[in-house]
Amino acid sequence: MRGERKSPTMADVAREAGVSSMTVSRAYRPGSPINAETREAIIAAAERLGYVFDSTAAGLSSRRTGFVAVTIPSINNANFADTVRGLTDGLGDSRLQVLLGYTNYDLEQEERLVRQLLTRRPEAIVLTGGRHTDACRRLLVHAGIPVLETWDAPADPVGSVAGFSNAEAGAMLVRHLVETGRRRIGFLGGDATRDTRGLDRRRGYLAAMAAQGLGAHRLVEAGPPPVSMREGAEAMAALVRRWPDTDAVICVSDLAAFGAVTECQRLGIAVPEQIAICGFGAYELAEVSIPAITTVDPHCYDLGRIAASHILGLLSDPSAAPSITTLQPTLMIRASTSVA
Amino acid sequence: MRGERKSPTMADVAREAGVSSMTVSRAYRPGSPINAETREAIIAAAERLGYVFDSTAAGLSSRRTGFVAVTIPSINNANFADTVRGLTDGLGDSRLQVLLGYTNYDLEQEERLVRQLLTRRPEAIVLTGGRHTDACRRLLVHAGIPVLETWDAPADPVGSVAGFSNAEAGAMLVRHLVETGRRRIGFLGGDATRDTRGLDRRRGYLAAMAAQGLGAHRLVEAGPPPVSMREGAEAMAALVRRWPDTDAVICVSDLAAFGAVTECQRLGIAVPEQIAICGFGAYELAEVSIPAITTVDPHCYDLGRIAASHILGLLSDPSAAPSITTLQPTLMIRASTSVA
DNA sequence: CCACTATATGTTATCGATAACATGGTCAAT
DNA sequence: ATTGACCATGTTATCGATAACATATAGTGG
Repeated sequence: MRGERKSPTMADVAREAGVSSMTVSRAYRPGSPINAETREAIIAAAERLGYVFDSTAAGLSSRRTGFVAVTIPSINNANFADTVRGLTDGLGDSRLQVLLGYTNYDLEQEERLVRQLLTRRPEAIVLTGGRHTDACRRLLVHAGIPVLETWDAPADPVGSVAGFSNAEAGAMLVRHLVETGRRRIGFLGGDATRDTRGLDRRRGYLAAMAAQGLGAHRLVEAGPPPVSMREGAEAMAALVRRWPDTDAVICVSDLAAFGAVTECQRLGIAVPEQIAICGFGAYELAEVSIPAITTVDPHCYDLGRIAASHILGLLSDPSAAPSITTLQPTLMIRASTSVA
Repeated sequence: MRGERKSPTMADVAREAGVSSMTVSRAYRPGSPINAETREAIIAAAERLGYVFDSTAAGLSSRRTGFVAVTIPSINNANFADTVRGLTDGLGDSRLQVLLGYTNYDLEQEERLVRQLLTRRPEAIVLTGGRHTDACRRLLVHAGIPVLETWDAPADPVGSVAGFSNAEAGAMLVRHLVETGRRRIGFLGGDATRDTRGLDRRRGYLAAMAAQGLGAHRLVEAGPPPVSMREGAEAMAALVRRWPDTDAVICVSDLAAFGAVTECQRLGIAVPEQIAICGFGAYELAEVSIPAITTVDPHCYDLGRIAASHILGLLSDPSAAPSITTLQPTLMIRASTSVA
């Protein structure tokens, strides 16, 4: 094999093809003025040498790294994964590539992550959630690149937004349950310190309960986010132990809700006849579960698509104002809350 | 705000702190010989200017980008997510950062992804699976960096391995089902074109059935991978329609298995009394489901940790030979196959 | 036939950091 | 006082590409 010692550069390819390295550079970027035959000869020379383009050098030189930095709370979550898919698909074959990191639902860790990601000189940055540490916010504002917040509808966004109101999602569920005759409604979520989106849904629950003149004291905290299925089950057991007359429960996610449903099955509690249960996120699980679980669909994939489209717009026209898109989450009524 | 026009560089920080830019560089890399007070003064100057380190330039200059490229079939899969978590945790606070991409279970797309990732000059690359296109294999061999394959036990690995035998996982389940008296065992998986690991499990099933002298013709294909819960349910319905005397089903994943379980519930088929069902992956769902689903735990998180440790070893001693680690998957017997 | 435009290619400086080597100062041992 | 070791810092060249500008050749309209 040739070039085993040190990988060949554009200059090597240029020599091999008998052109200047600038011409090789042109051969590699679409839309450059270059003769078709010359390009083919260059690509052939590159293949012969086993040349691999170096984005690191290109990024330094052109000041366009092709990275879009993205932070999500957890990589192990179908909802955020869907948003990332939407974003990746939306970036399509623009030359942009997602650079992903996760924060473990922790704002301090988000700040550290943002700091690290910014050293890679991304051309835009996408954050899950609209709450950040002060220092993080400052970093974002000064980064000089498009900033997009998703999965939230912040009152004071840093830049663009592709989000929805978590509080409204919580409130929707309360209204639905009240309409179907429930009054003693509990909320099952993570502890009060971390998952700001889950907390927003809880705030929506509290406000909607108050608006209906109902007591909203049935709060169970299932530990640090994300709340697992098992933790959902345990928290459900704790809830009915403490407030046996509960007639409905809103869970912070469909996973917790599924755990709650299985716990009810174990305890001999009929769902939805004795207790209605609903979740959040429109996970496939909620649809397949028996009974199927009422949930709210935040349109995760679309959030990603919209985020991508905002970013592409801002990059093509840097003078454009930030774009704010707020989607309306969709209530999906299923067997776990509605007696057929 | 200062430095709004153009972000400050090390040279700017150096000027502000009254030192040379080389000294600033030293202030930013742990283990460099530098006076503690000088370092503090430099950091302070950097903060004043809002300086952000540029890894792009550092990577070009030092030829160490700090990236570990990782390919997984799908970002929306708890198993692969766990492996990535293990890897990230394992890299810990080494200066290495994961650069993730997904292949959508497609070897052609894997090749394209690898090509793209290599342009970022990663210091190592991790691949899910041991099967690749010829061109992809060539790229990997010539990349001149540690290559690690995971989630498989390839006969002819490119470099290092942190894997397990998918065929053995399939065979384990067959043996377990035979031990509990089942003979008419089906396999429910994706179509035969894409998910090579799922296909390996199917091969294991076929071989084990043959070894037991049993017919292994009850194969249902549920479409392209990944097989969803819903597709698992549909495939289960098709299976019992076609072969009503089936007494056990091995599903390509726990998600498909859960779908199959719910379908049985709908059809009034008792699990495990009439049909035993098992999955793969040790998803939380399999544990919480009622009945709990028998599965095989491939130790996803550990695979990631081991991969990280192999990589760190190879990077610290480039002359070291590749490391091969093969874990034994663990059978987890649950209610879906065992009559208590 | 001339100026004029478009296309294809080359030349030079530069992006922001680090490697490798050079240097000056301090301190202990002889 | 001299030598040598060591620590802290500076100087210069370089990593591999691209921006910006320069140049050459071919075709076009008046």
